[in-house]
Amino acid sequence: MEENTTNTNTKPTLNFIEEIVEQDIKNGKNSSRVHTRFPPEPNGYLHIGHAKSICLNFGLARKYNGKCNLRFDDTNPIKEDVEYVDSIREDVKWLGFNWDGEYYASDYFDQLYEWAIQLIKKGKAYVCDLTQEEMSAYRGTPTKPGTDSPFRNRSMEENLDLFVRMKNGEFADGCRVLRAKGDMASPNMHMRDPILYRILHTEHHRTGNKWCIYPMYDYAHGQSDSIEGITHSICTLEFEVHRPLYEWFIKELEIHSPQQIEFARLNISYTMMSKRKLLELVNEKYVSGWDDPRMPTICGIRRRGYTPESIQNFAEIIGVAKRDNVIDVALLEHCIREDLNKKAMRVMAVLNPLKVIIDNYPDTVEELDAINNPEDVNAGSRKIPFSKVLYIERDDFMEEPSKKYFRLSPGSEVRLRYAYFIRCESFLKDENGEIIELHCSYDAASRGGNSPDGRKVKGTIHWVAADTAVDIEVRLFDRLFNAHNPEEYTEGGSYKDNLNLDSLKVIKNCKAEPCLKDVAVLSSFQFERLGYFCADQDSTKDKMVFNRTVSLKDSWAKIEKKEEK
RNA sequence: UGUCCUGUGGUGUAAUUGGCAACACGUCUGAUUCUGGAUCAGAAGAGUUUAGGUUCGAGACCUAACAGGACAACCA
Repeated sequence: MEENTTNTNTKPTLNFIEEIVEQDIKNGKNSSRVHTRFPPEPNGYLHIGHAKSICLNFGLARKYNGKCNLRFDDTNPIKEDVEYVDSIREDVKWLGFNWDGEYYASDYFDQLYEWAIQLIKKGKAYVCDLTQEEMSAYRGTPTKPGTDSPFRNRSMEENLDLFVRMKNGEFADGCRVLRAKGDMASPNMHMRDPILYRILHTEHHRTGNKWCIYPMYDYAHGQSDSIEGITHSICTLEFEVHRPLYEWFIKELEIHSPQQIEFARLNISYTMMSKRKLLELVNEKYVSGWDDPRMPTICGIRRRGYTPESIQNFAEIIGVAKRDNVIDVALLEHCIREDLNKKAMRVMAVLNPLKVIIDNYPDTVEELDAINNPEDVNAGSRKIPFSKVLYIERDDFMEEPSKKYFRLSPGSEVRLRYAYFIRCESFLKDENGEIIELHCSYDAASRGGNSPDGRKVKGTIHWVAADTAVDIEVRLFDRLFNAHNPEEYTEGGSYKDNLNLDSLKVIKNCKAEPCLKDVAVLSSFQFERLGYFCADQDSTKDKMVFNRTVSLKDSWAKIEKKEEK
């Protein structure tokens, strides 16, 4: 909703990338064509930061009647795997996007190799025998220029011969590389004779054993975009310094030139986006897997109960710019509440049951009408069973209530949602002083939830009839990290010091109304007054498991907090 | 002590290209309500990092300073 409705003209404002794209269309650049791409490396699972990029790239194509490719930048067989390819395809689709072409940088290995030969013949690339340590020393530092490699002036013939032999597998891993002849004194480190090819006798998940030399990302990425006719190569800020290199390749090779535009990556408070560190959390069992509902991965938040629409909307309202940003995680939560409020069926469940006996209610069961979703008239209504013995939430009874508490307490009256007014007459405690049972009376005239005498009650609470209740398991999640910025830790420490070790709470014996018996995995519900919950894949025939996606906004919690002060 | 990028309410993004700062989230009131939800109405909160300059006029342009970020993997 970045529609900026200022005064008279209600033109939606454009982000800086859209502005560039619209200018290019207007100027007839690339024949006014728009072609973007989402280029992940298949070495990990996608997270919400990638979702921003996906929505941006596919969104641009959609908005300007262009195309968007999905391309895997699979230039490093050591770290990559088809497992990741599959998950990425699934996640992009789930987010709601269909790519125009599915490509792989490895599709271009032959072309890339030919271009390398071309660069050698032009005297723009050479084979270098320096060891890694030597090369690092020769490279200098950002503030000190590097020095030329002693192999820099090999003849074109020797370079060609050596490079072909590299390709033919005559040399061991790491003993030689192909480098571009840039400028060892450049203030831009990436121009100091960057490596184009390295020797890697490793099987590739797509090209098998065809190659024992693999192009570096920097050598493959820009040209891949060029091959695909990409018009706008959108990427994150850290590649800004790589841009001169990409442009150098394009110019030397005399091929189509995509325009690279960089934007600031997404950061979210109390959340970590580093792929490497997320992998660590998985490997070291801090979470149950990539799809643990506490993870910021797409598959994690999907399992948590977030909808594609809510994420698309989130991506829209956070905007796109070049300055570093940290989005308040509350904004993400707002987006999912907004979406689920409209869509989720309301249902009653009690997480922490307290037994209630309605002493003046007969030993029968009756059915009462309940509205499925007050926000959606088409959602209809359902019947829920009511009987003498019920469960209510423990928090909904207070022996000694504060002034502002208007739920159940000794002698007070509340409404059971869609049912009756009840009054608490007495309660029972066990030997530990814990309340185990409430005895109440009900007003038969208030059936459905309203009393004909117009009597008002302040509180309405949810409940479940004991005999017909189904047992469910509920998993409550808290933020994975306690720190606003998990990457900020005291010296000698680690981001793991910021881990919230109490981020998962499993409640085994919750009671829910019968309609929750066999619902589909991933379907979302609002448990009235508690929050939005989503059926988890761990559910069995005997017991459904629900993840709490997000709680409802809780103004009572705020009042309570104030009273503490 | 190099190069590049970026500095607008608590957070994020705008300001239609120079005409005294808007929207969203959050916060706080109040109304309403069979969810302490939702909804509705309203409020507080920045004078745009700083200092110069150009201009009748600068958040936008120029210069400098300051602050933050990126760059030294045979990773992407």
